[in-house]
Amino acid sequence: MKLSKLVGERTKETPAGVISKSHEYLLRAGYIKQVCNGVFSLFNPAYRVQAKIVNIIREEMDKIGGQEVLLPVLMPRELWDESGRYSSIGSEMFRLKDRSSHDMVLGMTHEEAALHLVKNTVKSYDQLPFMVYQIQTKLRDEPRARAGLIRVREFTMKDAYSFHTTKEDLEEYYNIVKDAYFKIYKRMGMKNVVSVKSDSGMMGGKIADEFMLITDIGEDSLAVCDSCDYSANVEVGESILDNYSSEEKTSELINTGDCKTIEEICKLLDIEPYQTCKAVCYYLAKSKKYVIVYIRGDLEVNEIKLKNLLKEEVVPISVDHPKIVAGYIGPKDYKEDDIITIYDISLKDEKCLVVGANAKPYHIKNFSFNRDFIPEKFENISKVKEGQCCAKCGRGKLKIVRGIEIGNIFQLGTKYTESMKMTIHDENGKEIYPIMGCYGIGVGRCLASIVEENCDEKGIIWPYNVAPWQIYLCPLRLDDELVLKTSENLYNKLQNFGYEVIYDDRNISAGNKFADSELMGIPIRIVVSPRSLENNSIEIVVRKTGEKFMCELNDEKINSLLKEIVNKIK
RNA sequence: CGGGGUGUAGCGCAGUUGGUAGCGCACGUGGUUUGGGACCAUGGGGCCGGGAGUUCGAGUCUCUUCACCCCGACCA
Repeated sequence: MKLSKLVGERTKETPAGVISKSHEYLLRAGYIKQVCNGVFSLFNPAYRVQAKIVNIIREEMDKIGGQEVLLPVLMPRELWDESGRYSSIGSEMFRLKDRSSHDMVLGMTHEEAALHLVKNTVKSYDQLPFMVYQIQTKLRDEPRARAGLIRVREFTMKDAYSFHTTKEDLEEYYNIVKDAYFKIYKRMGMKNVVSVKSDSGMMGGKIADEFMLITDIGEDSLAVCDSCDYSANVEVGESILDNYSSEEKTSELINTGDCKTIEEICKLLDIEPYQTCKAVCYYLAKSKKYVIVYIRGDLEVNEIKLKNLLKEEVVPISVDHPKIVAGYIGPKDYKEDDIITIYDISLKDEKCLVVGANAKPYHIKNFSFNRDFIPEKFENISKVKEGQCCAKCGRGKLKIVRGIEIGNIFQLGTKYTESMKMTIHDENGKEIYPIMGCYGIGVGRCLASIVEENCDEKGIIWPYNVAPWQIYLCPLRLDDELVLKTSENLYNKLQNFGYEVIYDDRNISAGNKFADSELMGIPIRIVVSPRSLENNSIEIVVRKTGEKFMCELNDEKINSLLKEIVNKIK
């Protein structure tokens, strides 16, 4: 490719409102252009990178027995009614009507379409297990697109669906996919990738892992153990809680005046938040009930855990209920049908807490959960905190880091096969529901993540495997007959050697060319100039390390030096 | 959906008490340059996001609307 013909402008200035390196460099180096909020076009270089990412994914999916298919973006409402998701998914699904006013949806995920493809086509256990996958556009009306390609409304995704006769078989395959994912990320050049336990969200199913690239601009918070391999999204993270007070003291009622919040109480009584029990209130819109969550004052309620426990969406509220004394809520049995109480495990065995007295303006001091009130049971609904003890190894401390979710895998079970009535015959001729797994990788997000992890102050540093071109052929002084001839010649030769070459055929100054090659992130730059040609040689520069090699202008020598360099940086 | 911010040339921005729009980069042309974003000359490019209003006159004031960005809520 000749750079003079390449569409896409490289700029020195950083566009306004850019918060991530990937967004900045992809814009500045002429890789992407925004069309509207959360929608981007890719220029040729970005599309080339994407094609390489896709290819890596394809190869690894094929290796584990995947068969590539293509499911539609446009689907009728009925398909989504079958699974129940037409109504259960909210406004993040694009919906439209066709010309005869028929409800249609645009695919945000493709379980329904995959089921449609497979259902009644596969009829026997003998055909299982199998996996279909596609690399396809997904459309999601995100509440807030952000950070360039990190969170968008239209993007390319690899999604795979596997079908099994037994749970054990699914679990085995799930781990095979997990391994394949790590290979994929490694081949793409991403190093800091971990898999974390996660919530399955709207996908359903119980076991789910997310693949996270650890980076400060990540949107998710992860709890990572500093001594074992435990890592989890904080949404589902577990930790061992310290127990602070084990000695019982006589409880007493105290007047706390207008002090309602934990902060105010702590200040008034000169105590720490962990010496209190707070009550956090939620409302269940569907079943019209109030939820009071009791939790130790230093901890936060994990609303995802709470949602999963109650199996319903929870909305945080400031209560307005005749039986609830807001600001002074304490542990008690509510007899009302519309009040649910939940006690967090952090309160178990705590013996000297300040709790609300359920009467204004009083709190109770030295409250003991073994003596003054014993809940029916304790639930685990607190959010993990930095510095807490790892629940897996029991020794390490948890660190909270940020991550970008670049893939996820779910053990779906029979949620979709049951709701969409896909059955097959088992070996006894009995009809069974296949057990499903599903597996996604966000392609565009990977592209951005790679940049996020592989860049410096000059621009992108593409890992060799995904670089749009491997070589940036950089002649200086194209008005020089010999430089021109040598460069043109080299351009053909290098391609014959099997390299993809971007040829900077613009007659501009050296600084511009160097800056562009670095901003674009091409792994290897070959400089042809009158100066080097005096010694009948060319210069080879490695983007990643800045190393320079002089090489005699000789096909074999160039080829072998390039091979050596490539082996080193690959 | 809540809070904050920004809309002026392709990009980054300036524009005073209201007087009919400018700078840098990029782009065209001619020339001089040429190993880290050159210089001189010259030229093209604007419904000042849209609509309504106030005014003799609006990029500037008022109202309204839209878009985009950031923080949150939400999210496979």
